[in-house]
Amino acid sequence: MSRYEPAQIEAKWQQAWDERQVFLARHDPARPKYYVLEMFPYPSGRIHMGHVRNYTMGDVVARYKAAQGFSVLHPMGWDAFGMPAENAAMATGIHPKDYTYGNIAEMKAQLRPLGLSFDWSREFATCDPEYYGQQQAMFIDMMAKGLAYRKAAVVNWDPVDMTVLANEQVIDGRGWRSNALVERRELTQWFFKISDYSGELLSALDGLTNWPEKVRVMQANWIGKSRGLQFSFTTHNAPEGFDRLEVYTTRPDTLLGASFAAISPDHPLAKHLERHDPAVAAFVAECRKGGTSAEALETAEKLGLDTGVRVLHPFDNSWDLPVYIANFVLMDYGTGAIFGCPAHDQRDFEFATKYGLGIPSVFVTEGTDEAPLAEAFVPMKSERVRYIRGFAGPDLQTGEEAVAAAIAHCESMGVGRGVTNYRLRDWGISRQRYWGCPIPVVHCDACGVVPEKKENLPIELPYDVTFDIPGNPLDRHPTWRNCACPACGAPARRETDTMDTFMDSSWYYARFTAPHAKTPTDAAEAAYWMNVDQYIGGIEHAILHLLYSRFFARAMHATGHLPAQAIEPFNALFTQGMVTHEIYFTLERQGQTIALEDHSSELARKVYHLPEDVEHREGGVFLRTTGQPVGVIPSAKMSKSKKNVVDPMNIIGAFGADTARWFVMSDSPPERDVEWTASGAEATFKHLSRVWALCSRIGDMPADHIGIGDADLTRATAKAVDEVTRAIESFAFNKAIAALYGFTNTLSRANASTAPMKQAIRTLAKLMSPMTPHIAEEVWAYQGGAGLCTTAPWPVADPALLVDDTVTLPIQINGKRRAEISVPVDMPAAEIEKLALADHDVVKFLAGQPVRKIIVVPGRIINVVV
RNA sequence: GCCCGCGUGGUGAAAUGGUAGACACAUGAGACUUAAAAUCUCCCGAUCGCAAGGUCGUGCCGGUUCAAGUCCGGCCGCGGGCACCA
Repeated sequence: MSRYEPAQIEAKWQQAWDERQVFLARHDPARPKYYVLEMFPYPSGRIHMGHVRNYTMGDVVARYKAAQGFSVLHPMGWDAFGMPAENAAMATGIHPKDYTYGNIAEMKAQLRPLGLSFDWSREFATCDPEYYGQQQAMFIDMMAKGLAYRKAAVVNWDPVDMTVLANEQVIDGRGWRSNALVERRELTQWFFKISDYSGELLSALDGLTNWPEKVRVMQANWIGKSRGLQFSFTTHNAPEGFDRLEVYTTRPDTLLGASFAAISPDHPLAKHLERHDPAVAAFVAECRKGGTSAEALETAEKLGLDTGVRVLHPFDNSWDLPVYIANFVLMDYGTGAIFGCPAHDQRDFEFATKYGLGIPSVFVTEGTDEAPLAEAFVPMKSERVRYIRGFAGPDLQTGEEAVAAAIAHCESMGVGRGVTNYRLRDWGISRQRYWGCPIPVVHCDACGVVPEKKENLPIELPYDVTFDIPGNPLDRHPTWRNCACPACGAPARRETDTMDTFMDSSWYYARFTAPHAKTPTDAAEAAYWMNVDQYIGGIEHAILHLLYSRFFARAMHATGHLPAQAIEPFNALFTQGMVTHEIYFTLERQGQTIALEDHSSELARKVYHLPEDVEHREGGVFLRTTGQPVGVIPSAKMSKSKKNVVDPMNIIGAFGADTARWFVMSDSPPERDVEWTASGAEATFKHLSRVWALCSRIGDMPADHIGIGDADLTRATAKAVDEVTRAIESFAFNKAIAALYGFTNTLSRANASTAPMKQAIRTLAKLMSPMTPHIAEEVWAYQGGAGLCTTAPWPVADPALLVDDTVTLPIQINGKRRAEISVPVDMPAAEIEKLALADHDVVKFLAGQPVRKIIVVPGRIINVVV
């Protein structure tokens, strides 16, 4: 062993692992299984530091669990459908398929040198017909169960690209790519009935105790359960067939503050009026302009139109309210109609103010006649109390109590019933896109919408398509649409919409258990491998991907593709932080460089610089070329435009994979962001070099070494095993690494004999191996370890060695540390007490004061109270 | 607006209610060297002191406790999620 040369040893050991197929997942009923999965990547073509961190975390867990004796499944694949491939086709003319598979090959070539313990034999891409064909089969099964259905819905329509956009793809009311003003358009689309599972998806969150609380809260908010009253108004002056108006409210306790009723522009009554009244038609059209995105809604002014219809207050037939069409009422929540209570609702207040409607209050602050806006649940006095006596008296403390009482009261009066509503809407999956999984249905003039026969699957995407004009290439393909009706055999047309790519990632974890099965899953394999024991990925998937997957696992169970055990597919979830980097910039104004202090001057513009173009020296950061000072933005997300991206391939080239892996796991807790620094990377490399040097110098200790001897070395080793094991178990990789630093320092100072030293270094190698598997193998082999370090069992610490013979106890006087004593670990408390009070420093501090109390916590601390 | 989470040295961070700052980065000092690099050693919260040592210190104010970074209440600041959801 000479110098630490990662390039050589890393390639060597990767080859050794491959040849022995040590990462092949084996279905072995005799052993417990462990399924660790990192969220699979979109094949952009380049890996980034986020991938390195994500996959290293999974790799640490996988290697650790394998060493613990588990049969480990650690697969990798590609989330390969999606818009970037089509955008690339439009921009460069490369076919999405060639683009995607080319990127996969490139990314795989970049992942390989990291030495990750993936079972590549299970690899697949979601754009493989073998994969999406099974997805089509499940779609057909879901149709049969009523879990997939068609309905008309209002969507964001990009008139330039001629496709539906997701809300996230609408920015300031414009398409994110085309920049065209997005329209609200009603289209018939495919939906999954995720709303059937709202209650269960919510309540089952309680069982996900190994998920981050944050994610569970976000999902709970997204599902959005509310309890309220649904009742119908009797209408007056309404068109035929509309003699009742059904509304939903979560605040039935404020019914007496009613001032108006309002319906959505998409409400059946609005649609009816639209056909007969040009003013209504114009107003409704106005409302439909502008997208359904959050931004569009936020800036939208409250608009309303009086329909002339009136409704009677349910508590008082002599009291009637106007009915408005209002742009802020959503058709797909509740009943699409509300009662307006301006005194107790901000929106209703704005609306009532704008249209000059009354603002009657239910609650009046004691001692005044004023009713503060939205100040509910205060003791009330009002002549209208007669209506609500019995359900909102002063004894009600909380809003929930008042609502529950109000519902009960209304029900007893025969006014409506208590209803639980969810915010979660059905999942619209139709996309007018080429690069996605074709929806396997056929439109027949005679039979209507008919599912494709399963023996005809996969319905493959045609290769001969063009991207020179906007819209869906499948729509204008000359022949692909043409087919025979699966029901009657007559000429028919294929559906040209493809599925939302979130569907591809909603079941891939299940497919990994039997990636080449002729059905979506294999019952025996799924029974053995499911669930995923540890899932690792970014917080950005906290809602959509994870919620869709939870729904889809249930749908797969309902259609016989997953066992009941797997309806919550991820036993434990870990959301890792980002890898960040400083941003370096100078300032320019009108092309001229200006001083950093002038940042407030008008038209000052930041010019960003690459990390390699700046140098850190005393006094700050400076540009290498001109020496001028550079501004620094600390710890920012890596982004090409800010020029603060670090390419993992450059790091691996300069320092090796082990350095990259060790660095991204060290310092910061895994759930937090970690800042990449050049000095940190170098320091990591130096540390690994020290381990290397330590290893090669055994038996060659300097004579004057004053470090620990054999017995202490054994204890130190046991403690390192204990610390590292517990840290990895609790996902505290930064602490595992801190313990390994400490152990390495101890070893480098040890003055032990050769055999125990070699044993200790082999243990060090094994403890390091989940993080830095290559150098671990090399050290292991050099120190005479049997077989591969990777397949060696995880060491177990002898509990007896974890306890020292003597222990140093701090002595506090009135809570302040004043002295310490060293005592045998098993000394009785009474004796410790005696020793402590006799201690020279204690005597000095007490200065004769009487001791009122003394607390001895064995092995911990002594506190003397005077 | 509603719902979460977080505030500890120059920096990243440790700390079952029990010695705050482990481990590391940066800075500084020193050794080796003709020199530099590499390597090694030491210091490294603030403050008073020659020193021994003292005092203060985990965003702020209060509380519980023999003992609080940790638990409770109230503020302040930062970050994240959701949002015409009736």
